Amino acid sequence: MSSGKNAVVRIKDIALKAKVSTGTVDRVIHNRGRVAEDVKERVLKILKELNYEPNIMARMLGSKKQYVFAALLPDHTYDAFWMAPKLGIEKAEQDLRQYGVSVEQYVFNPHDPQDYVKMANKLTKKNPDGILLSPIYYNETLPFFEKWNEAKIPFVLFNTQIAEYDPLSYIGQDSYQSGLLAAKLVHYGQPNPCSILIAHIDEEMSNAQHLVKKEQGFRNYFIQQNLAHHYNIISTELNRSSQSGFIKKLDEILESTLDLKQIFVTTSQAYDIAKYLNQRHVKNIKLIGYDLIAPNLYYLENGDISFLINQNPKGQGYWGIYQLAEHLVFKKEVPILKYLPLDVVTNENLNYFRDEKSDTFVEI
Amino acid sequence: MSSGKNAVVRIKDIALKAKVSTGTVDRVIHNRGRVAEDVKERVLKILKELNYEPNIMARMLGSKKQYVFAALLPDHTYDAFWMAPKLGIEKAEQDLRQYGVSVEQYVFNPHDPQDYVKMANKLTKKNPDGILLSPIYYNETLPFFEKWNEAKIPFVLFNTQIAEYDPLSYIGQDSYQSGLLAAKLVHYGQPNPCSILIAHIDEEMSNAQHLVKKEQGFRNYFIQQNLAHHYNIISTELNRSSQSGFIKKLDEILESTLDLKQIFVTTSQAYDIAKYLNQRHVKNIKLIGYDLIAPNLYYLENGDISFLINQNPKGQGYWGIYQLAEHLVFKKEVPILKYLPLDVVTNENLNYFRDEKSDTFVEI
DNA sequence: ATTCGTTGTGTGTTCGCACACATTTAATAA
DNA sequence: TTATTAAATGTGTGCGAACACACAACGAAT
Repeated sequence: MSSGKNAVVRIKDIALKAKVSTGTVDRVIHNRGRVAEDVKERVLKILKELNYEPNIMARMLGSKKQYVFAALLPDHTYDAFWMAPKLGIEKAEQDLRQYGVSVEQYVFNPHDPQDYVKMANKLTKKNPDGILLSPIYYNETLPFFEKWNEAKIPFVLFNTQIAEYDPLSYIGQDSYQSGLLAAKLVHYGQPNPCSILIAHIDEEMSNAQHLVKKEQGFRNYFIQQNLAHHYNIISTELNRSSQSGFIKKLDEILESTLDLKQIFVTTSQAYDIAKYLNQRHVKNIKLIGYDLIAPNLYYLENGDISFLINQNPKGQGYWGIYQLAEHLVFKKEVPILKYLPLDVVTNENLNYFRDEKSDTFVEI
Repeated sequence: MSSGKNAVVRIKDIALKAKVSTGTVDRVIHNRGRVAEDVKERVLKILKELNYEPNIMARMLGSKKQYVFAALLPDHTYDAFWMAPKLGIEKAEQDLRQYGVSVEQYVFNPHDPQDYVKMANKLTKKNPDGILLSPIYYNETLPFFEKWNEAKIPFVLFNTQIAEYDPLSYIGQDSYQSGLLAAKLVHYGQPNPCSILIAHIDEEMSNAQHLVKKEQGFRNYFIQQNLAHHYNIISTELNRSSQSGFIKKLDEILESTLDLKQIFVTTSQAYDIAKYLNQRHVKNIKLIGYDLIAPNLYYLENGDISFLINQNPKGQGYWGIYQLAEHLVFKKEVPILKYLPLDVVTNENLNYFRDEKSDTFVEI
């Protein structure tokens, strides 16, 4: 089935069959006009009939068009999480170099909306062929979406989703589903009634829709399973800007919740909870968190963190750029929504999700 | 950093600098001989100096070389597991069609070594450019390895590893590690002492090294964690050829092992255990198995199977073919060993591992 | 009737490489 | 020395698509 008639169809073949020249076929394909209506339709029909697909090699070779993409993402020196998307972007750039793609990175201080806007403006001035960004500031982002739409510059979102405007595509995880998954893991490890803490660290819930969804998913799992009455689920927002405040709040929770058995950290700072539990010599509370950053891995290997849910941040960067190329360079259709798999990572399968190892591999 | 001097070097440039014609440079590059020694060295030096990299597009375009790969794999009508590799192979073929790659599939009855040999012979006669196979019969395979080595046909193994001869690469999972992972999941869900059953179904252990390794990994987890004395781990080989025998054996085990809490099925037949437990109205035994085949998914969604470890069979097929292409078509170096990630799949993240969804996605 | 512009169509060149073929140079035999 | 051959090197064409350009046909404006 996949083989069969494998005769590759060329423009020439189309031209022959339609009794026109290759130039005319070319004009039809690229919609350049200057073709009589009846001829155009005839060619179009044959194009479909013969299932013509342009030869990428020839296309790339002929036109020395260069594509400049721009990537707008937080500076990884503020939050190690952002190192991975950066690496993914660079790997994609590497893979696509042959096709004339280059990527300019615009990094901003993730704690400073001003800086975000500044870099977005700088990027916009450069008028790139495509844009990849993690729109962590909702309000600040919308005007840019309008600009880019006007300028017909396709943009891809990753990690943070903004549904209002229509990006070329969104790459990231389904936060709600990820909350469900975390709940399943918690429940599996804790079949008997107990208290569970959901901890949001260093983020304002009002401005972080994905954390809200994670919590919803988490809570709904227990509701769906008719287990809500067995578990006492409490949630809290912690802030590490004051170390003492952070510890004090945790102390209070632990004192007032004697049957606390699990903590679900919705951000990538599970390691700080692990550190705290270690200091307090608490041994019977299990931890689930996000992201394979170094300090988390330390506690995962220790056994202090049971599971980390991997958001595949490198893949987000990689596929973001790749989607742009698929669209602009290869002229393929790209899916509007691309949810990356929710990887459950433990000490035992960690190796396959680390950078070094998983460098070339693909889930198809 | 990635840009800088981006002037792409062409054969022409090399020729100019070396004061020879492009033909001579071409001969040097392809080692076609007929070049004076001193000239050859001069060209070679400049090639390195200017860091020449051939333009893939132009290369592919120029030479209409066709690559025929052969894939030797079990017939999926005998075991649904093999459907996925087949799909992966076909997807890879699709993706590589532009580069002149086609794949011929040779499927054999997995219960019949004779048939295996027959198809391997047939394949060998065709003298393909590259071979992908799952060498499920050790002894029968070795002579072919020798033949292919002599004929200098690169071959890639998947799913089953044979280390003795050197394949171009192996694609699959680390069975030992996968046993460790299963044990971790079991232990997480069963922190208190109990009995655990390891069930090997429809395979002869003597001929299935990977099952042995899975069991080793599983047992070693508990030893490493100093928990061996807490758990009573028993293992059994079950055969479904006799339905009554299958059930009888399970009945016996359940009767004699009252504190049995977990069953780890090392093959893809967890669903048959699930069915059995359902029939017997056993509710307090948890199940972990392998592979996202339809009947397993049914019980996973039911909740009767807690986790499935995904071996990414589609990816195995896809990457197997892709590795061959990387080597032969793109002339890149390929890693000898490629362990695919051990995916922990539950009802909550299942969607991302199903065919439909994960069709285009990659872990890089 | 000539000039012009518009529309429709065909031709020719380019991209970088592979490979067939042509040509030059050097070495050897007659 | 000249003819013969092998070795060394140069030239030319094709791959498929993109795009610039050439050209023909026809009506409208001069």
